[in-house]
Amino acid sequence: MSPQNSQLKVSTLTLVKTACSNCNLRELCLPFGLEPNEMERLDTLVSSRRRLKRGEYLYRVGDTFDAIFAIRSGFFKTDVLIEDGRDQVTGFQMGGELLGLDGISTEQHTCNAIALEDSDICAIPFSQMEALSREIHSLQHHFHKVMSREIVRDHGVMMLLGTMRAEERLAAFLLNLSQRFTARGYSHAEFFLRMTREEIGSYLGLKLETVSRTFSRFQEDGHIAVQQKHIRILDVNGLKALMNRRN
Amino acid sequence: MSPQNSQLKVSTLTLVKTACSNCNLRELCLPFGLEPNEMERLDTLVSSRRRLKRGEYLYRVGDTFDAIFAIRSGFFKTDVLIEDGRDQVTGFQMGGELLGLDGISTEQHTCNAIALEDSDICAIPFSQMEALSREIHSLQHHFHKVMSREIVRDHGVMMLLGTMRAEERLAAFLLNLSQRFTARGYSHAEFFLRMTREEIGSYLGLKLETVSRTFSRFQEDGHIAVQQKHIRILDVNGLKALMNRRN
DNA sequence: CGCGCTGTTGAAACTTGTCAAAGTTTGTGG
DNA sequence: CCACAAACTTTGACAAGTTTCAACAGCGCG
Repeated sequence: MSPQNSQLKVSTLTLVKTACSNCNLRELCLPFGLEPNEMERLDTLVSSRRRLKRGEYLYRVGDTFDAIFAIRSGFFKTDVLIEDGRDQVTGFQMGGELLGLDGISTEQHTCNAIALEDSDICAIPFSQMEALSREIHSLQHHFHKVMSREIVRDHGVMMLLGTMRAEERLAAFLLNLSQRFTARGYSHAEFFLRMTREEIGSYLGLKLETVSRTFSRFQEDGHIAVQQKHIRILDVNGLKALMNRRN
Repeated sequence: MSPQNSQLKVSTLTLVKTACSNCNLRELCLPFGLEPNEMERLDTLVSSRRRLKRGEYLYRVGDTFDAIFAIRSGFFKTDVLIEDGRDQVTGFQMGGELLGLDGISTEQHTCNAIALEDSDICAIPFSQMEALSREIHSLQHHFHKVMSREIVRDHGVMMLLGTMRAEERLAAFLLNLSQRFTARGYSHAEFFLRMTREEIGSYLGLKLETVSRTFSRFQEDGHIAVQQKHIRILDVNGLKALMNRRN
């Protein structure tokens, strides 16, 4: 049923013929200007699709790495743990983004990836991807860019965690989400959070109470309207201003 | 004198015949088990060497990216800035480590890399590296591992910034340095810091005064002996214990 | 329909930051 | 090679921001 890869056991694995060439997220996850025959080869590479329910793990710390995953639809978080029980959410990922790059280094995953809503992913066997990227230069280069972008993103999070106060962190977080929803054709001003206050807090290096209080303050100040997980951004510029407020 | 690469102008560029095959750091920066002829091709790839004085920039935010850099000797920091003047040190790099991976994404560097002591680096033209890695599988895979390792390292920093208190951060920092010095054949218990308290603080998300105070506390508690930049670790286990102290 | 998970809010405690002053080291120019 | 200035470090007292603890409200799932 499920071969070498342990996490596949826990979930329904559906082998469906998927085609990158048809995927409406291809601008987000593929290089531009592929030749038709290159696209065809890529389609055969991305051969397996999988559906996860909310709360399911895509992979866990320690799982053998053999594929990277492209999110077709849905929403994920990744987190790392230390022995004493503390954990840190390292990112939230949505459609068109890749998961699993952390595993290349040691051939074991170093973080957990958990679906925050029912999600569809494409598994891309890594050694095949390396092989194909030796032949399709634009694929190779694109992949390098994707990894590099992840490094740059991480630097942004370090900046956030290292230098910003609670208000700034949360404002940055909302603006980032808004911008990513926009890029996917959703409203930039209105969306549902897929994660809890605790998960937001973990990502931002804050306690859940601080997140909650800061949301309330933003609401009082007319920057946003919050109703549980439903967020409406009323004053983008106000949020942006909060971020650059020196000190 | 200095071709396309703008930053080369500011520094003495010495084109020396360098050979990865002779480099005593090759276990740190190259894949294992290269064939002699592969090693030879790699040697021609890494054709330019450069020497930087303390305080010099290897590259700056906005510089065009066209090469990654391997540190032959010396010590660097990388940092990112935001408009209002705040900055965040994103890492300290030493011999055998790579710099510049952040630039692949947009073909512009997104952080500054600054020598903290006189240093020697090898420049590796990136497009040539991509070309060669299409032919030498182990080089390709090694490069992917290096990028992935950087992502994993960044997650560690996020954990540090997001969940640890001052003592834990500094303990983690010292232990990390110690371990990296050890890997390079230096003493694990005694070393000189190449960076100021302010730079340590920026990396750890603390103010310089907090760093200084925490060093003093570690000294009072007999964990280390500090004299300005000279550090002696007296009680490794004590430091390790500090890190896992719940709460 | 109720129990549990999630979110909100308050008050007090704690950690870290800020401001200030003085000591120490390093580097430069005479 | 010395002297002086600049940069870096240490330490104290106080302020600010965030966490902790606690109580309660609301929503959603079984």
